[in-house]
Order: sequence, then structure tokens, then C-alpha cells
Amino acid sequence: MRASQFFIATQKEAPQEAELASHRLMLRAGFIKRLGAGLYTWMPLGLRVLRKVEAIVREEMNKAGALELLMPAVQPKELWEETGRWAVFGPQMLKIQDRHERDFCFGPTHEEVITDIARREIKSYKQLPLNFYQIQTKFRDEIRPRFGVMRAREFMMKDAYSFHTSLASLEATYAVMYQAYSNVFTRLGLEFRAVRADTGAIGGDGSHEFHVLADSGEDGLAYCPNSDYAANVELAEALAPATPRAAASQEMKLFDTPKQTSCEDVAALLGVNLTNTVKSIALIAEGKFYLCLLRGDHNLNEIKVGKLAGLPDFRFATEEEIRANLNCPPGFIGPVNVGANVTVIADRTVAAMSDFICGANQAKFHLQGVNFGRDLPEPSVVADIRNVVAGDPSPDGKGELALCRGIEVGHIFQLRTKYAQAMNATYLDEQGQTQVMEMGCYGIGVSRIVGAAIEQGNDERGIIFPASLAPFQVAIAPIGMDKSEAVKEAATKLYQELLAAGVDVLLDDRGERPGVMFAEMELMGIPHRVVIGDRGLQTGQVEYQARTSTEAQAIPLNEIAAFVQKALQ
RNA sequence: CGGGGUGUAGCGUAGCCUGGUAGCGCGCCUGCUUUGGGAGCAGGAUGUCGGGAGUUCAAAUCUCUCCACCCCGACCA
Repeated sequence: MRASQFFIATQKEAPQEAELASHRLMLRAGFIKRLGAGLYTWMPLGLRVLRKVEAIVREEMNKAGALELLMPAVQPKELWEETGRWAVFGPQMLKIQDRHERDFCFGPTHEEVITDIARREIKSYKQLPLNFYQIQTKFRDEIRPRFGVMRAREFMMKDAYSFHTSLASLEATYAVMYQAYSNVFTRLGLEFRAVRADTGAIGGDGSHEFHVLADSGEDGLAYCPNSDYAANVELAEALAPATPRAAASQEMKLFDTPKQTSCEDVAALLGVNLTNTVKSIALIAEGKFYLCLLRGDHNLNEIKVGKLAGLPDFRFATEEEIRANLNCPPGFIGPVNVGANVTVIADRTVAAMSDFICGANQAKFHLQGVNFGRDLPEPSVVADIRNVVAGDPSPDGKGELALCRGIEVGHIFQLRTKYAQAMNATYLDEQGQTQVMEMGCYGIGVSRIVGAAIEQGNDERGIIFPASLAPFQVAIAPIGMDKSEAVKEAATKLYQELLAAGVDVLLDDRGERPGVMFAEMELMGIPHRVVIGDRGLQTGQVEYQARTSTEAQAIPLNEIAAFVQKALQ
């Protein structure tokens, strides 16, 4: 591509709307333009990057035996009512009507549509297994779109769906897709980790997420440095403490806390560690009042709570409900002396605590030296209801957990028969019996990968792309091209040679000053740069510089084409 | 949805408190000069000051209202 024929729209100043490095750089480099909240135009330069991601994803999907198709983005309500998700998916789904006032949605995902295809087209076990995929625009009406293409409302996704006669067959394809995903992210040059995950709104059984590691990631991940255990913090199990509860050594005692309404404040007042305190979180589920007990420094895990019996639809109690059930304002509530109307759920860690500090159920007072069995009954439920923290024992028993953050770029699920059952997707087995299909689904956030890759690769000069993702692999910067016949000839010749060799090369023939060319090439993350000027040509040399390097090296003109091609390998 | 903030030329912003008819930098256009790290000089174009209503002789500025966008939160009482 000749720069004079292309559209380059870089900016020196980043628009104020962007916070995250990747978002700022994508705007500055002119990859994307914002149309509205979570809505972006992919400009020619940015689209080249998006297409490179797509191409790698497509290749690996094809290699894994998946078949590409393309489903409609707009889907009729009736299909979603069959699975009950028209209501369940809620406000995240963009619902629209046609001229006959019939209801549709702009597809946030495609389980319903593909299952409809499967039930119509798949009749016999002989046709299975099958794995379909598409790369397509999705729309999810996010509560708060942010970080540019990272959490956009309209975005590009690769979604695959597999159909099987047995769990074993599903598991085999799941394993193949797991490997295909690993291949994709490896080829993209990203530092990533596969973690066990919750299945969320999609539903089903086994599930892994693929995360690009980045401090700015929205997901917390727990992993064991000594083993292959890794899980989303939403899911990672917090084991019960290894040591049993110590015997009570203090008397229970009321003490004044006139202004201290949080564990932090109370611990500070007493000059004790936060780990000696217990906080009480009030929940309501199915009309019942629950008190969840957590150690002061731990955080409630809502997903874990939602999996307890009777609590799938829990919500946090209002201040009025807290007063009504405990006769005490928020800030001083606790599990001691509560009525039969209150069900106490203790986290495993709390259940093993003794001589702890908690609210007294009396305004402006807390209790210390509290012990289960003596001062209050043993908790009615003991469960894992907290997020793991760094240093917790790894659930596989192979060391301690560490935490990091990630950007979710892929998610694979064993859906089992959830959708096939609801939509009656069946086939005839060898005995002529009707059977429900087993199903898997596999997503990759194609547009999010572009943001995630930039988040992982950037410096003060701009984007640092791996060669597999860069909009151009090589840039040629001729200095004084319109003045010097020698420069023009050398630059054009190199450009032609690289083009002929199939290299994605940009020739900056705009006649810009060197500083402009260098700054723009670095901003857009082009990994290799060749500078051709009269100064070097006098001794038959040109300059090569990698994006990751700060020094240029001199290369003889007659070797540069081969040199660049070697650097690309 | 709750809280906070911001809307002035393509981008970044000053002016607003204290009302008097809009300025700067980058970018853009023309010409000349320049050409190894986002050039210099000269000339030029571009604004319904987010929309609407009100107060006033007069509104970017004050009041009301609507809209858009950004940030934080939407569990830890």
C-alpha cells in the first residue's frame, strides 16, 4: 500500500473521552471513530487489524473442523420465548419491532437460532457431531459501555456451536476447541491464560474462559504458580481453613463504637487486625431474611451465594428491612441474639474463627470476644461465600493462590442439553429412538482482542503490535523522495520486491518530513521500519529499525529485502 | 438506575464567577522556504458556544428544562 493512496488519520492529542491506554491509542492512531456510546466505526487502518484477527480465528476454526455459516443478526421473539430467555436476558437485549409491530431482537448471541437450524436439519446420529461457527456483529446493550472497543455495545464476535450424540463426543470437541483457542491466542502473540469459569447467562456445565493478562482487565483471576490450576475469582473455591477453630479465650464484651460503622473503623479503634472482625451482610431471598458472615477483610461472592439453596434470586436487604428484622440500624448489625426469623450463613473462614469482633445489634455498639457455641448458636449454614484472596490455599492442594487481572477474550461452554431440550432438538439413534442432542458453544471477542492486544503492547511512542496483528508488517520511510531520484528508485524497488514476496508493506510516498513519518509509523505499531535516504545511499546502505528497538542498524541496500523477510519469520 | 462531571471550529482548550456580540494551540486551505524525529514565514477558511424556553436593551456567560457524552458506583451496612 502506498500511503498517498491510503487514509491515515492520526492525531497528536488524544480525545479526552479515553482513559485506557489501548482506547487512547486506537483513537490517536485513527483506528476507530466513535459514533455513540459503545458504537464505533472501524476506519481502514483499524479494520486491517480486525481482519487479521478474524483471519487467524477463521483459520484455526477451520483447522479444528468447524464449519463457517452466517446467521441473521435480527432474530424473532418467538425463538427466544421457547428457551425463556426473552425475559431472562433482560435489558441487555436490544428489542425492536418491525412495521407489523412484531417483536425482534438484535442478536446478543445465537444459541436459539443455531438450535433451530439443528432441529430442522439434523435428523440422524449419522450426521453428528457437527460444529458450526460464524464471525458476526453482536449487540449487547451494556449497562455502561467503556474502554472503546473493549466493552462496546456493538462488537465483532466469533461464535461456534457444536452438536453431539453423547457427552463423550461433546467433551472431545470441547478439548479440540480448547486447543484451537490456545492456538489462536498464541498465534496472535498474546500472553494469555485459560481459567475455569462460571457459566453465567449462557448456562450449561463445564466452562473455561481465555483471558489476555493485563492490569487494566475487568476480571480477577486466581491461579496457582505451582500447578495448572486457574479460575475466575467468581468461581475459585475458598477452602475451609486447615486448622480447626481455637478454643474461646476471651469473655464476650460490649464496647462503644459511636461512629464506627465498618469493620475497618472498628478494627482501627481497637488497634487490632481486620482479620479479627466479622462483617454481617443482610440479604433477602424468597421473603426470608439472611445474615451472611464474612471476615472483615473478605468480600462476598454473589455468584457463590446465588448457588445456595433458597438463594438463587437473592437481593440485598434495604435499611428498613434490616431495622425490621434486627431492630438495629445498619453499621452495627451482627449474628448475636438474633430471632428465629434470621438465618445465619457463615463463610467457612468465619466458622473457624474464635474471639471475634462483630456488630452488637445495638446502635453505636459492637461486641468483642464472641464465640460460636457459647455466645451464639453454631451457624445454620456454613458455605464458601467469599472471593479468594492471594495466599489462600490452592483448591488442588499444590500451593497458594496468586491473583492477577485479565481481559476475557474467549469463553467455551459445555451447554449439554439445556437448549436442545427447551427447543426439542432431537435426532434418531442407532435403535431408532428419539434422543436430545448434546451441545457446546464457543465464543471469541474478535474486536475486543484488538483492544486487549494494544493494552498488552504499547509504550510512550504508541502501539507495539506483534507482526501477526499489525496493520502493515513493514513500513518504508524514504527521506526526500521527491528530491532524490536515488531515494525514489531504491524505495520503489524495495516496495515492489516486498510486495512480490507477499509482505504487507506500506510505502510512505507522501513526501512528509521524517519526523512525521517516524511518529506515525510508531504510533500505529508497525513492527519493522526501513529508512532510505541519500545520506546512507552514498555508501550503499539503508537503515532498519524494529518497533521494539531504539537503535537503527545499517544494512546494505542489496541485502535489505532479504533481511526484512528474515525478520518477519 | 444512583452520584459526580463535561458539552465553545475536525481535535485539545480559554472565556462563564462579575452579561456587552468568541479567542488560542494543533489540524485544514493557498503561496514561498524547508526536509534525518510531529517544520518556518505570510495569507486564509471553518462556530446554530449541545437543543429548547425564560430573564434582560443585550446571554457562551444568569434561570428552567430536555439531550448527549465521560467518570465512579450499583455487595461489604
